Amino acid sequence: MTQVGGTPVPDTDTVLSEERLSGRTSEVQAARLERMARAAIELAGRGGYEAVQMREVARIAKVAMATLYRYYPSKNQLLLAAVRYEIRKLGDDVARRRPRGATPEVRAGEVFARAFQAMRNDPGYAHAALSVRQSPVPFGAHETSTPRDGHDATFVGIAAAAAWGPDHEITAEQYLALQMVESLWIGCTIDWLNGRLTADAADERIRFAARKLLT
Amino acid sequence: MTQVGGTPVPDTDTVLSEERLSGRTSEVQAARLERMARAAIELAGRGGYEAVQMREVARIAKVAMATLYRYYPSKNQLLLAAVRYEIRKLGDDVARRRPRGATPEVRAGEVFARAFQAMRNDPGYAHAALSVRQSPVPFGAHETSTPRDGHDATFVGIAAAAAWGPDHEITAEQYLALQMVESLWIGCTIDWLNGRLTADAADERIRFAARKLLT
DNA sequence: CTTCGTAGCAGAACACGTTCTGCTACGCCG
DNA sequence: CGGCGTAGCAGAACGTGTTCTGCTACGAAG
Repeated sequence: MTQVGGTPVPDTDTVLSEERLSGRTSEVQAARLERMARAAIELAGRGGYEAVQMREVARIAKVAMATLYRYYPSKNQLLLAAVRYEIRKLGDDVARRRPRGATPEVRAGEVFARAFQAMRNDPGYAHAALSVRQSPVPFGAHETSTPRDGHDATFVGIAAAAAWGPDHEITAEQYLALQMVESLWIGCTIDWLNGRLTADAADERIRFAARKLLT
Repeated sequence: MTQVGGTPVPDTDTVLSEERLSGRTSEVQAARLERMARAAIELAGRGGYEAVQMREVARIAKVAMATLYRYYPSKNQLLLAAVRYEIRKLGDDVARRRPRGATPEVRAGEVFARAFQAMRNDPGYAHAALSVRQSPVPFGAHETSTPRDGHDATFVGIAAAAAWGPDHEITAEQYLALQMVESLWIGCTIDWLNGRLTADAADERIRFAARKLLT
């Protein structure tokens, strides 16, 4: 057990870790966490939300059901970890290749368009991510459970940084507008998944929404 | 008094019927259909989506599981019938008491605000309706199953009629904008259900979205 | 060393959506 | 009348998310 030396700082590469336990996770634990979330992502890519079966995740991750549930207390929480991970990847991508649009609105729209492109590249993952992200928490649960369940995974921060720069403090109104664009992004993506919009139409609609709302 | 969902008016005819069979439904069948959908609505009001349990619906409606599934081939289809019913009630309500805003945008916003008010009056129903309305159809199913599954239940037509009059043909752009407002309506309502927005904040946000998008 | 608390494991058990089995009743056509 | 197709019924069975039971291993405390 490589004890984490005096520093309680969580190491940065085990991005899938959940930090829900005593604050210190051994390397073996971190690896287990990552195996579980990766298994979920792989299964999602193969067949969407319903293909992510907990028994199968446990089998692929070489972990017992009880262990899986110790770290991720539900299928949705497991998938949320995966979603957070992917959103972080989007953030990294945006930081590396900043959108080059002329105005903040165009740049923000570019972020959402890229996110949609990522969904196009993995529709199974998209299906799982949106399934878990978009339904209301169990009725009444928001009173008792962890707040913001499922909505700490958001594009708003990334889009804000891309549009106005990483250090710019955005106004409440701008924040609201970004949330609205994100809502529409979700709606368009679901419509695309359900065959009601072509991918190109969805893409265009997303950019349109960003233009219209962020001015 | 923007009450829409809880009108005590005894519903005259079998609005809940689905007409999915031979087109010919007997009196008894229609009554059965209605009992099933009403049971679903009642259970939803009591505890949201997860409280609508098919065994319980069957028990309350005094119907066998097989019969329930003959008419509503899944829990979601059953709840969609209820949603269509409630949306029709909203349409009637709007036709009876036309929004009196000065501009089409304000009138359309009023429709969505009333719909939200109906959700406030029955959060359990709201939870069930949004759960069923907002998640992607099972992965790949749009290729094989009935198209538009879940999206024939929409506010767009009602809002259009209220904003521009029942006979006005709206432009594609206006239609798109209304769809966007509906998307945002859903997002706000979910945020409210999940405790991330107060009802008043959600209401205001919905009106704001209508103003901003429909101009 | 012993004791203990905790992470982990295998697998059974349970809940609820859904499907299947086997039966009855009834209307309709010969 | 006799057969047949369909709606309905009761209840078992099945799949998957979730929980429970009982066990092992191992490091820390005493």
